[in-house]
Amino acid sequence: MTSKTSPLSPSDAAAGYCLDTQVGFLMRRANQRHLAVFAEEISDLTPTQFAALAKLCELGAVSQNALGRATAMDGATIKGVIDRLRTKSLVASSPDPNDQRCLLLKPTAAGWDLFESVAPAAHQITKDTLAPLNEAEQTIFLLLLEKLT
Amino acid sequence: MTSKTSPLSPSDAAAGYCLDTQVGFLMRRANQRHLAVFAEEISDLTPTQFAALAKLCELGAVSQNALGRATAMDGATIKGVIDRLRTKSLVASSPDPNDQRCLLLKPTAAGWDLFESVAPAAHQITKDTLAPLNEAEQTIFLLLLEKLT
DNA sequence: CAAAATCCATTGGTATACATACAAGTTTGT
DNA sequence: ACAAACTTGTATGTATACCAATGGATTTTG
Repeated sequence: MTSKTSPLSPSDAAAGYCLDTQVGFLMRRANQRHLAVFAEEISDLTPTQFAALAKLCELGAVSQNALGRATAMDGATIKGVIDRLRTKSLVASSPDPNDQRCLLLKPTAAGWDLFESVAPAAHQITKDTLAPLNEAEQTIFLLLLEKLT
Repeated sequence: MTSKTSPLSPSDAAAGYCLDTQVGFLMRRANQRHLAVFAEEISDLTPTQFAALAKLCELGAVSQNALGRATAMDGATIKGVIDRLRTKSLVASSPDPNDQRCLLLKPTAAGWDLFESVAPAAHQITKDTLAPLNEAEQTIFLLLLEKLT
């Protein structure tokens, strides 16, 4: 057997490694399933685009980078997302008179309408994603997820 | 207040929508943190590349698509991953004599060596990712994650 | 007040990730 | 045996996602 002094030799660690039970792998698969659920319920927007639009509707008017921070996307990522939302005329941008560095973003009327019309589906997505768990498990899962953030 | 007969009108659903407590958003953030932990402990490989290499070391010799299924990646994705692992000389491919469509993949000696040398770090990554939870919570979290798959 | 440190948006590069389409090879149903 | 259905690897296109670098604007500091 293995020596008791060292934690685990490389080859022992390799022998004991099982991808299918690792957090990272399980989280990736759980997320894959969630994305599939999302796509089935909301086809107009990707999950990321919906997150950006929802947060923008919640905040009203913010700069691009600020919206990125609020939605956990870096500057490069949020730019692409906003570009696509602008192409769809769901978001409008204007220079911030108080700070010439900033692009002030606001949802358009169409953006608001779309958000309101798909919000029920968004609730359903959360419900469907968590459907394999009973109610107590759902609560615990969300609690633990938040702790991991 | 709201009518009791309909579940939730669009605008009510929109008003009650909070991105920060949605499963999808929380999973994305938890995953972001995991990826950061991973990158800090293993810089030679991306999480996806490591998953493919680890699974290939476990299975010995499989076709590209079969490895994709075993690691939950579609054909297009696993191709790119294997291409990059081949560029690094960690994986070798040869035609399958039994099925001319298949590329038979095998880890190279360098691939085995790298896998064994980073396997301890992989265990550490799982540990660090779950560090915000106590032991009981970690067990529950992994259990619930598996149920969601 | 001027220099340093920050912040902002943008760009370029790399790496997933999935959908779709395709050609070549294999298996099935009849 | 042979056409239909399926599988495999590949290619293309779109959408995240992050890092690093850049240039312009603002704030902090010395």
